[in-house]
Amino acid sequence: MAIDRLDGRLIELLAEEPRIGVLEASRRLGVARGTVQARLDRLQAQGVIRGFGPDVDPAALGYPVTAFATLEIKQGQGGDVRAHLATVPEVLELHTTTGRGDMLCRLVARSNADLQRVIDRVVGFDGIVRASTAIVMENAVPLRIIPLVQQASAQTPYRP
Amino acid sequence: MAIDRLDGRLIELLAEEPRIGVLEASRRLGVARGTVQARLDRLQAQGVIRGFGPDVDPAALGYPVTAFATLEIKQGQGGDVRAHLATVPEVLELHTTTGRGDMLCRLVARSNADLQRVIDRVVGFDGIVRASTAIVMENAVPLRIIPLVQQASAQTPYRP
DNA sequence: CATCTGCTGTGCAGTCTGCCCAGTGAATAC
DNA sequence: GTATTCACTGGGCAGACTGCACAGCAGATG
Repeated sequence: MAIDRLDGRLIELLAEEPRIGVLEASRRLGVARGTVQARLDRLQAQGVIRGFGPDVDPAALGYPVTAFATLEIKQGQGGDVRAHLATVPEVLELHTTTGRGDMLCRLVARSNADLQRVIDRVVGFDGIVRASTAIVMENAVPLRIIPLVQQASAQTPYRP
Repeated sequence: MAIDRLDGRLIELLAEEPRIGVLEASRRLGVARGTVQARLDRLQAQGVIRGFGPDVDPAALGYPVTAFATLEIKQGQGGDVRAHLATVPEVLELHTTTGRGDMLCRLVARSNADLQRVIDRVVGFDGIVRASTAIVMENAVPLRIIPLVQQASAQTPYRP
């Protein structure tokens, strides 16, 4: 669980230029190739790096509208609602949050009009009492992780 | 902007097994390597695939607590607030949403106690009038994109 | 009918990966 | 104090992959 400076720099490097391989990374970091390989294996084994899946932009797929919906759930219906929402492709993410039976989900749609259809489909389920939706106008800070990685790794220096 | 079945299957394949290369992908998809290479180039050029950055798990970094905060912003202070929040590593994401001066941000913290520190730092800024926070208890549906890719690509069959 | 675009199948040189090994230095254990 | 363990270094090797190029072919377009 301890992430040192070398791990941090490696993750930053991979985030900036995912195409570089282990060899090039070892050159940039100034360490042996085996070291980078071992670090990478460890980071993946520990679950720090989940994978290197393609980062797909919903807007480029034709879904430029993003919204967040807060759902109020009937007591004991959480599991059913969750299963229901999992079947809706436009639901990109779903969290259960503090508060009685509340959920928060991220939606995308083809247009504002299409968002109505998505919301109807989302809330058209018995366990959902009420929903309030906030449409995203601007993604001021896109999903990021590097600053956190830097903060987490800054504490542990690299001692070769 | 048109994503056909082959593009969709390629993205699915890369999402499942990011380590496979162009050659292996072409074998699995039953098309020529050059085709996969061309599709991949096009998807990236179009912005459908933003990149292949490492998918880092904040929990594994020592930040297991996630929360969403809704911020009410003073008129005309949006830019300043945005700049302020961008300096906080624990702010993973920030959106401006419909409603007068509202923003929604995703936070992580080392613990519930630490979340208080993060929130204090987030709201300790002049432009923010009020904040309400919802702590995530369970990530019922982790951020996903494949179902949307399937839906978007299902409409356009692959015609070789 | 001519053109254009996208896919196929092939080839080649350069590079990288995955794996192995011996040696070294530092921290830890006995 | 000495032995052990661990991580890193630097090197080597066979196999595989990438990036690039080319000609042929089929369907769509004007």
